[in-house]
Amino acid sequence: MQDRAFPGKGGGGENLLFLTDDQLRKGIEAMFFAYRGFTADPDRILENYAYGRAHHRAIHFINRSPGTTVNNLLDILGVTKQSLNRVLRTLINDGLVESRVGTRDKRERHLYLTEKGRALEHELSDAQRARMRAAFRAAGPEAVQGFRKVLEEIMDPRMREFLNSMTDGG
Amino acid sequence: MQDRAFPGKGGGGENLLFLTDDQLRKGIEAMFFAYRGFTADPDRILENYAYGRAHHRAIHFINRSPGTTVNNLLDILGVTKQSLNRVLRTLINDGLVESRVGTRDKRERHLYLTEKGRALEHELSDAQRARMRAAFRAAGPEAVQGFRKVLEEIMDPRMREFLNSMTDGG
DNA sequence: TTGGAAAGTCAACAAGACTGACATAAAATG
DNA sequence: CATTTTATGTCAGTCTTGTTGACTTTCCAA
Repeated sequence: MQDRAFPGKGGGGENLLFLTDDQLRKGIEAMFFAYRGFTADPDRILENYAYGRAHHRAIHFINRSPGTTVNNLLDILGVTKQSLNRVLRTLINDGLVESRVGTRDKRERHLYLTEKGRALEHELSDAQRARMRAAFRAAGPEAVQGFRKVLEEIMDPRMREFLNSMTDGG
Repeated sequence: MQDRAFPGKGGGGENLLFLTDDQLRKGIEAMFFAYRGFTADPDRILENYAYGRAHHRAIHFINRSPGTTVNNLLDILGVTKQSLNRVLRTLINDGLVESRVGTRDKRERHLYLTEKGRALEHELSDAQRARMRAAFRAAGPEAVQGFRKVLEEIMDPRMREFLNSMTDGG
């Protein structure tokens, strides 16, 4: 596991400088630092409401797919149903989320944001989008394309599919 | 907060399609899903040792900067000293990290990985690098450049400085 | 109709973050 | 030399968010 740079020589003849262990390490650390920045603004807002990141995630994906079921949400969030349930319970009790029993299948609960829920969602996503927009603008469209491309390679293929499947509420 | 696309018209005359709310939302979700993929492999390994992500992070940055002090580490990790201390204590007790009293300033503790610590670091970073390498290779060098560029814009400027300052141990 | 699977809920526990208070030692400062 | 500041460590307690286990309700298929 030493240096993996073969600048302009050997086998394929390609310059693989971007695959050296040092480059990989920088990519890894960049992910760590960037994720912290990415969550910083919403985290700050959430403190005012005694909610956490878990609440933010639930709100985000309910807003994205109104009427989604608990099971759908579990799949996307990748947590246990008990964990999600605790979060949903508080959001429902606080009147940010509405849970409607399914008509076809009465075991299912369909989830919707209330007006109050939408308000918080907006506050959170505004802050997160502002940072993202600034970063995208500073980096430029080509960088953004590369950013997306690499992230899609890193994530689980199931999530990649999900990400690209929905244009709106599905 | 509606659509922000102005394809080929108006003011600057640039195509800002990559700054639409939909594009931003996809970027946000990509970050979320990718970060989960990013931590999945190390998390799996750590289960075998009864350690968590916090231990991984400490090990990573001690390995990166051998001899770093507790205060340095606190700065990079962005947690409280109580939180870090809990982690370091177990790593030192388990013989993965060595803590040496500073020679110049005896208040400082300089941290080093032991042989055992290096072994675990290697196992963890091998797994994480493998995924990163595959993603980088699949996406290509230009995408990687864009990926890095956007991440650096998202993170706190202090971290960006740190990321680019160290070539080795400083 | 009965038994199993699926969806959701409640309870209890653990990891890892936090705050606050306090202790020790060493360095820096007047 | 006395005082203050810095670096580190520790104890206690809380909070969020993850976990497992046990349970109810509902659906479906044999």
